[in-house]
Amino acid sequence: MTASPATPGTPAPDTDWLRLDRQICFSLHAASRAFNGVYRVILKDLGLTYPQYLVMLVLWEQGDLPVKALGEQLRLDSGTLSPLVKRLEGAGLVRRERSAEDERSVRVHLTEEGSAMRERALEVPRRIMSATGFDLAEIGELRARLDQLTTALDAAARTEAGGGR
Amino acid sequence: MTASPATPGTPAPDTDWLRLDRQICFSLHAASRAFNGVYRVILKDLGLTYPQYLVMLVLWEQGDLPVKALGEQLRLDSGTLSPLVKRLEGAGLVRRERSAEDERSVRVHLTEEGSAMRERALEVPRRIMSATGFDLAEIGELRARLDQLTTALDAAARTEAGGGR
DNA sequence: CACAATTCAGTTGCGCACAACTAAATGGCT
DNA sequence: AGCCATTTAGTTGTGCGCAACTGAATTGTG
Repeated sequence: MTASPATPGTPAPDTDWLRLDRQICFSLHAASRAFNGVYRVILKDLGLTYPQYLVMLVLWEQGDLPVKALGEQLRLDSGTLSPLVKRLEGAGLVRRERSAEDERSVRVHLTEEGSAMRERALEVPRRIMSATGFDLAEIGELRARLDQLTTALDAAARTEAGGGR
Repeated sequence: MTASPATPGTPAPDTDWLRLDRQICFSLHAASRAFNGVYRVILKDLGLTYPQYLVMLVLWEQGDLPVKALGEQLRLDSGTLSPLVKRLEGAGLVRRERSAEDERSVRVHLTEEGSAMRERALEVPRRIMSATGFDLAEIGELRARLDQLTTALDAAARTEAGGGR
């Protein structure tokens, strides 16, 4: 074996660090994909993917928005959003309209069909919730942790990238 | 506005459920991508992507493995692993060899270069750890939560999919 | 006013994830 | 032995995520 725990006397901390890293990053990776999988199954009835559902949630909640605002809320750039919104438009759920005041901006509007889908989506959260096996408090706690993590990681990515080397 | 908290008297539970769903699924989604982003920055020196790093971690830890075993540990199927391992082979980090006993199986071996990279990877976990701002206990706690979630979600996805079959 | 910098959406290219499929090898069964 | 179901990798097609880029509109500055 290439990576057995080194010599018996020493605890081989290096190997342990790598093992720990494998565990934590794999856990988050796996959880994210598991979540995605459950949404995939539940959203199949609606014909939506998970990221498409996220966009629809924002639109249902806040009404028409420019692509820019969607991107800020979901932390997605135009490279991801542009084709995604186009697919939603192809499905007849949204309309895109160049803003009159600012010709650079494109507002995404819900169509009749898109608004109507909200009714059918109302059962999704409950099904997800029950799939997690967590109660409201546990979910809230986990969410707070994850947001805390995201904030720290975003900041770290910037300093690492900039010159924190 | 389309989705303000409804009338003061009634708490509009439907809207709240959708908002809650947006919050939790977005949090996990964002955390996963933030993690990915930090790894991307840190792994750039090694020329690895995050999933490629996961494969290398498993190989460093356990030595040569068939693609099947890699897939089980990382919960990835051949559709993802085959091209990924091919890219690792293209980078000179691994070799693929058909097993003699079972011609269906392909074992993934570390090359000299692939084994040597482990030394350079040793600093990665510490940099990640400091990027999270969490201590060991917090990370362990979060990991346990995420694993619990993954287990529940995987089970739910199966029952939801088959309708209980 | 003219011109440079910025903003916004979109496109291209690459890699990952997953479903659905193919092809070859293996093992079980009669 | 012959046949069939299963196992194992690999391929194809679709969608997401992100970096890098383009192009057009707007804003800032001299």
